[in-house]
Amino acid sequence: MNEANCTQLLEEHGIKPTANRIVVLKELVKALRPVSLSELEYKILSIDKSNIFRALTLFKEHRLVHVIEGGSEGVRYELCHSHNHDHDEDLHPHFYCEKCQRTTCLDYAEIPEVRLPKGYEKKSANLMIKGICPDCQSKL
Amino acid sequence: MNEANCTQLLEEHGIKPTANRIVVLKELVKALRPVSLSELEYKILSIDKSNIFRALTLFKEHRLVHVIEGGSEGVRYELCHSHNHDHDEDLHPHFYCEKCQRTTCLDYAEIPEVRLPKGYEKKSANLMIKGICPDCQSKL
DNA sequence: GTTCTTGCAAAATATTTGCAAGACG
DNA sequence: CGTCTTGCAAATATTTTGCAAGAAC
Repeated sequence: MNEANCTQLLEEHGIKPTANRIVVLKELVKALRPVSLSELEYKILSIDKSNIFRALTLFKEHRLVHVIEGGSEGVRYELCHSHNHDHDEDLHPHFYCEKCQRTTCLDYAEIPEVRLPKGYEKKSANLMIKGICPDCQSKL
Repeated sequence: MNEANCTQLLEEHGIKPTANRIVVLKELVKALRPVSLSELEYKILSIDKSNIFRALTLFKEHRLVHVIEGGSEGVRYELCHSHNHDHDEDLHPHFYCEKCQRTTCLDYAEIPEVRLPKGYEKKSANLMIKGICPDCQSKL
């Protein structure tokens, strides 16, 4: 995704496209899997972590990214693919490899519905499957 | 669960039942939902947090507790109900209320299977559903 | 005595905020 | 000018380790 696309994407989500935000967004696009704040810090040396954090917080508020939890290293951020601003429609399971610690999107699948007792209102869901990925499996 | 039961439970899992560990285990039993380290710190004033942490780490290694992620406040610990020491059989979804921040066990349900691509080996899974719980719903 | 356990302190890690300077309009 | 954004520093929060003293065996 080029700069113009990033700018457009930010604007579509009601975010003013500043230089920093475009850089952060580009990294999110480039990473094809959820990335943590510290990974972004490491990748983006030109921007202070507080501003990466602030960009991510803003993106989250504007539903441009969603937060993936579990695995390790705290929360990870991943681009939303749907444009529904009310709740994420593109929630998919993730796989966390306990050996190489990579988080992979299982985006061919959906998070199955769980019947909730009366009165519970679901807003989002996080499904993290843990185990060993094929790469690490073959190295055993 | 009384002290004798706790002692027995620890021994069944190959953990030497020290006074501190029994106290920590009792709190885990008493809490009917996953608790975080800081909640335990707050409840157990008599034991230093480093030792609560060490007890939990030990419990985890011996498959007496499992770790629930997502929601907030980092990881939470919950008693394993199964006695299978190889992997948790009793993984169930949890519900995190975004308003009151409580984590509830949806233990009537199972985490549905997701078909994994060839080569992936599942060890465990974490399903956290987020939204508003009935209590908070009624207060809106 | 040797090993395990504990409490305290502090290191390591992660997340979040305050604030003044600068950019933008 | 007034508002938004940024970088730096630092406050918070969280998790984890080092170590010496004491308990357990």
